[in-house]
Parts: sequence; structure tokens; C-alpha cells
Amino acid sequence: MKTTCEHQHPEKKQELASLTGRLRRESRKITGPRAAILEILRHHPHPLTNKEIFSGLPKGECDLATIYRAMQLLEKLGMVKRFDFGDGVARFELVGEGEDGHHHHLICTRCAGVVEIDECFPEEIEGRIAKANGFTGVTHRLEFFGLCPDCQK
Amino acid sequence: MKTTCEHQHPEKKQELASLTGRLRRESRKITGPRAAILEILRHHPHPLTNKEIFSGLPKGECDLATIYRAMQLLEKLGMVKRFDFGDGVARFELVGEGEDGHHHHLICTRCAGVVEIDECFPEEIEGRIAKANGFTGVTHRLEFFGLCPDCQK
DNA sequence: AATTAGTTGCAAATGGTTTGCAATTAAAAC
DNA sequence: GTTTTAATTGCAAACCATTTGCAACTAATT
Repeated sequence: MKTTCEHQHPEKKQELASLTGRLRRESRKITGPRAAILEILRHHPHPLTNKEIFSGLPKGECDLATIYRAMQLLEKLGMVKRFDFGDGVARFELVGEGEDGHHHHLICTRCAGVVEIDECFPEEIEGRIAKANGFTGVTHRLEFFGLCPDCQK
Repeated sequence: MKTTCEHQHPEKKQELASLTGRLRRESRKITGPRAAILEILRHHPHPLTNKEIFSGLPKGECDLATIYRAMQLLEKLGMVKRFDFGDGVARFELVGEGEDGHHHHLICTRCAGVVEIDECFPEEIEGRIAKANGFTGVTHRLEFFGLCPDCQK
């Protein structure tokens, strides 16, 4: 049974030049704020909230609203993937070129630590669900929650 | 492989008396608003937003804030389960007595129609994920999205 | 150096959800 | 049935994440 998805592993950092190139190709400007945001994302293997990105930025670098707008743009261009941990705050992770970024996380309910997960919901079962209900183009949103090793003590 | 969870099926409506009994046991009052809310939930096999419950109520029956408070209470007492379809609005479904209400949905991305799903993420795989990362008490949040039969036309 | 489309900061608006508080009321006690 | 008391409600204000209008600004092109 196939249960893993091939998303970009955090270890393989994307080059900043490749990222700005993708923006340029869409006739978007490489501005100070955008470069700074991409730098933060590039060095962060986990989903970040806009506020986290904001506080990671050299202070005064840009407005929070600019980050919201940047993330919207990056998401639209498929450069970033939006995740929802169910706490009412959006989180974003860089997506490798040509990938769709689909994957899941294991989140500690106490310390909010995040582990990237390679397992995915089994394709056959998803296909069966789609078929049984006459749906097409079915995907899923899936996140795991539990107590991490440190928080069990 | 076990991939179904036994949650209460929408067909088996809970008695209002059983619901109010659960409240009484917790020394909660059976008020007009609460009875009305439970009636709505009881007759609704799908997750409802607070606003939907509100508009389902005879107008003037109660304040929106009261519904928010009621849902919080019902969730705390385990009488209702909160679902998150990723659109920033909480949805609630009644949970049968003694059940935990864990289950999933297939949501049409066009008309927002909802199908209750019995399949669940395979336990062995979840266990493997938990073990591999040293987590305990692992659960998941899972929802499916796609185009329903009607919306494909 | 001039032009222009895309960007930004700032402040105000939005939308879901929560909360303080005084008035009300269900359920228990008498 | 009346009193007592703790729980509940309505209303308005507060919160918080996110979006938006707009005028000033700037990267990239000409």
C-alpha cells in the first residue's frame, strides 16, 4: 500500500536565486520585504505563521500586512503551501519547484512542536471514498496530534 | 486493515430527553435556547455552524453569543464534536452518548455539500507514526475535499 | 533619466469568536 | 408556592487573524 508522498524534504534548502527567479518569471518584483520573507522560509523547515515570519524579520523590515499579501501571492504562485493546524492561524511552508507540497504533520498538543510526516492517506482508500460518493478530484487535509517525547515527562 | 470508526449514524436521532438528561446530570439548566439548539442539532445529520444554528432557530429565540456559549459547553461535556473544514468557521455535530464522535467528511469544494465518511486513517499506520516519533496519545484531524456529482455537470 | 506596473505602509474595515456585566430564570431548598 | 441561589442570557464592547482602500514609493523596463 502506498502511503507516502514525495514532498520536498526540509534538508534540501532551495536557493534564494531560484525563488526570486520564480517570482521574476511571473513579472513580480523582488523587493526587500519579499527577499527577507523568502530567506526566513528557506531556513525554516516547518510551517510558519505570518506573525512568526514577522518577528523573524529584522524589525522595521516590513509591515505585517505586507507579509499577509506576500503569502497570498506565494500561495497563488504555488511557491508556498498553506497548512491549518486548527487553531485559527494559517501556517506556510516553502514548496519545491514542480512539487505540490502536499504532506502532513504531527503536532504536539502541549508544546506545539511540529514533526514533518511522510505518510499519507492511502490512495486506494481515498479512491474508494471518491468513487462511492461520485466525487472527482478528491484530496484531503490531514494532521496528527499527540504528546511529544519531551512533553510526556 | 481497520479503516472505519464507529461514530453515531445520523439516522439514529438522539432523544431530546436523553440530551437534556445529560445536561441535568452536570447541573446545567435546561433553558429555552438550549432546548432549541439541541432540537436543531438533533434533526441535523451534518456539521452546523453557529450561524446556521442561529438562523434555524425561531427568530428572537436567542442571541448568537448564547449559541457560542452553548456550543462551548456542549463540546466540553462531550455532547457535541467540533469540526474544522478549513474555512475559518467552526462546525458542530451531536455526539451519541458514550461515543467520541471521531469521524470525517467529504466536502464539495463548489457547493459545500457534506457527506459523512466512515473510513478512518488506518490505525496501524498511525501507530507507526506515533512510535517512530516517540509521541503518545496520537489522533488526527482529517477531511476530504472534491467535486460532488451535481457540481461536475 | 523617464515611465509604469507592481508594491508598500498605514489605518480602517471585516468576520468569527469571546467576554464583562447587569438583568433574568431554572432548579433546588424551604 | 415562595424563597434562595447559582447558572444563564442579552447586549455591547473587545479580540484577533486577516483583508482592503489609498496615496506614496520603487523595481524593472524603456
